Amino acid sequence: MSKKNQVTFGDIASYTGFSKTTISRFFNKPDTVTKDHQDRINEALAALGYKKNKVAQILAKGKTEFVGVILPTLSLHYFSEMLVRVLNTYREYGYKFIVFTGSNHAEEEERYINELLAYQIEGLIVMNHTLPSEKLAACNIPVVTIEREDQFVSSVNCDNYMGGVQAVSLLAKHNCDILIHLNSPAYTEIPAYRRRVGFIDFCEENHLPYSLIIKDIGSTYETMYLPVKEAFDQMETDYPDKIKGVFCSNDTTANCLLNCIIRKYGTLPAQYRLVGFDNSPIAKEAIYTISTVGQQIDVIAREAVSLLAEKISMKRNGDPDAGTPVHKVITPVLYCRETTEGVSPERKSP
Amino acid sequence: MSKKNQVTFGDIASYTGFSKTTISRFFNKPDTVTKDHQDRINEALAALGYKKNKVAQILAKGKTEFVGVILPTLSLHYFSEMLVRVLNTYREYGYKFIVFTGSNHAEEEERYINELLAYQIEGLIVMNHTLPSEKLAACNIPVVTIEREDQFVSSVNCDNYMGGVQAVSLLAKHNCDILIHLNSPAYTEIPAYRRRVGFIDFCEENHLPYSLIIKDIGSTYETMYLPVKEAFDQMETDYPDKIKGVFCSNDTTANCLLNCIIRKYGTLPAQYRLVGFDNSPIAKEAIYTISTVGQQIDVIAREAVSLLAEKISMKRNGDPDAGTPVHKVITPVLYCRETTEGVSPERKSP
DNA sequence: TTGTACGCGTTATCAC
DNA sequence: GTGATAACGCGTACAA
Repeated sequence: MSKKNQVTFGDIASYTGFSKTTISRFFNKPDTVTKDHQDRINEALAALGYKKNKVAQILAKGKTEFVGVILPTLSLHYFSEMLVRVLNTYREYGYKFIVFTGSNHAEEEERYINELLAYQIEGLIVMNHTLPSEKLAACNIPVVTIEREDQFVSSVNCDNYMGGVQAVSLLAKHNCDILIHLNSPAYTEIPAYRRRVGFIDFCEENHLPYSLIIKDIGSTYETMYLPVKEAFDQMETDYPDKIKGVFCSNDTTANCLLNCIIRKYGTLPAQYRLVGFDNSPIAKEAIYTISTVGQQIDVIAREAVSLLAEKISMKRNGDPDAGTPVHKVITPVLYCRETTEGVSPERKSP
Repeated sequence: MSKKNQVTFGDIASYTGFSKTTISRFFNKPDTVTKDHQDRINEALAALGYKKNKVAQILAKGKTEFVGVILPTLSLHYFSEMLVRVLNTYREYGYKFIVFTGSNHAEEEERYINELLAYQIEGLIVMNHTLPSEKLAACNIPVVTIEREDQFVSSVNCDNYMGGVQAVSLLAKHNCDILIHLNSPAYTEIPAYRRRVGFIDFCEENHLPYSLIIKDIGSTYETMYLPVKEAFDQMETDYPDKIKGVFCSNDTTANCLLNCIIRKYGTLPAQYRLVGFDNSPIAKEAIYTISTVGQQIDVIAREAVSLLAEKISMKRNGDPDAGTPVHKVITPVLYCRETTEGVSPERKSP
């Protein structure tokens, strides 16, 4: 046994009388070792209590099966759900994921990435939008981004445009007098911006009256309550007696607006129909269940890892296309719930 | 440059004319290298584009700075929040975390652990209760569990008993006629069971009328809606015209009950006061903000990593107490919100 | 089928 | 200060 009280191939070799090579082959190409000898080695393993050392294996083979994951936060359900789905591809691909969260400065994110690269990660999944994709591409390993600017790297994104269309067409189907989109001002290059474009295009093409309420809402319920309340008051003033179909930028916002309505009316009046985005838990747990557009998080995660695995394999085989960005788009799914029923769904279960 | 197009100490050595040893010392004990030579090496680093290889360092030093984390799920806010907090200790302790989620069978969890051990992890944080702590202790590396059975390993837990007392005393302060605890049947050995004991003890000691509603509620909003609705109907029948103070086992349950109430009354009537547990986002996003007992997740996570770091250091120094379990308990914090105000907080902002 | 010899990139132990 | 040399534990020609 070596100094660090680790059992090594050497120990098994001297115990069994074989060479280290044979022990190595026993693990990697068992067929090339006699059944008899396999038994003897197996016995030695148990006797010595061998535990394999992947680190040494990595160094020798140059394959770590490490993949880095960088996320902005896990407090939003969307990201934590995405992370679980990514982690759970372990069974299929065997990648071990080293996760970093919460970098807000480009400088810090670069430190993370360098740290990850030092661990010889074979690929990187990025959900932050702190670093431009050009910098990411410069890492010289396969990178897949999810729902962010992706010009120079591969990516998987939700079809946000289609999501916007799905949301507003659900509202339109329920005979709204006015269609309203409530959102924060956003950079046009982030994928979520396309939701708004889908909303507008649909309204224009179908000659439906619509209105945009663009306010700085923030991303947490607390920060958004007042601005959403203001937006609500504005709707009440601007469109009294009209049936208002509101497409909110996400479910948290939709829930916030719903709460404003209930606090005023005690129920969901027929002049309001709401659609959110994300199919987050709050959409089901709200006082009235919220119709929403759900990104297929499981599909997105699987596609991201699958795409990454492909790129990793291409790179290992020296494929010249390994560096060529591939962009996948996943269509979202519409969930019709109580907030678009157009009747006060009193005393019903969700 | 080596085959795998990695720049190594050897490359820097031949570029600068020094030996590999000097390059190594340049990184680890810079003082022992002349300023002049440091500059020359720095220049070489830039010229060659050197990137450090932690895997080789691990093999040579025997220190990975890897820590394994095993969680049941990330879909519940409690776990995802705990994971972020753990991950974010990176800045302080430098541990890289390899995360596994979703093992339900002891067999699968053992496979995960063996995989982690093969990566030479220095410690393990476990939040699953799939494996008994006796098995975990047998891993022969420092283990810290959070909020689970912990007889044979170190742990950090919430003071659940105190949490139960805090919750019910808040209700008691608001002159309830009957105190009700709503919960699922639970194993007595899981830490959360103590919440119930705290509730009962407080009621008994203060001679307050109380009642337990123990139903199989499940852990998701969907599964719990019907049983909670039944519990609500039961309260309406059993205690009409009485002021009911309900301590729910968690915020999701409290929100579910709150929704049942609002759907019936359109507001929160004065005969109901609710307290949840966990201070999860839903407690702030519900139609009326829910009073709750918050586990100090940030503190728990920090203490867990700190405890683990201590045990790791003790083990490395051959301290005989390295294997002795240490149990830390973190007191929860009470959040008083609208559901215990006892008046219908109509049109107020949260 | 098995063994020898060397490489993976870094660190530790000595000498000088 | 610096440099040879031998670890660390495993993989892999190549030879036997």
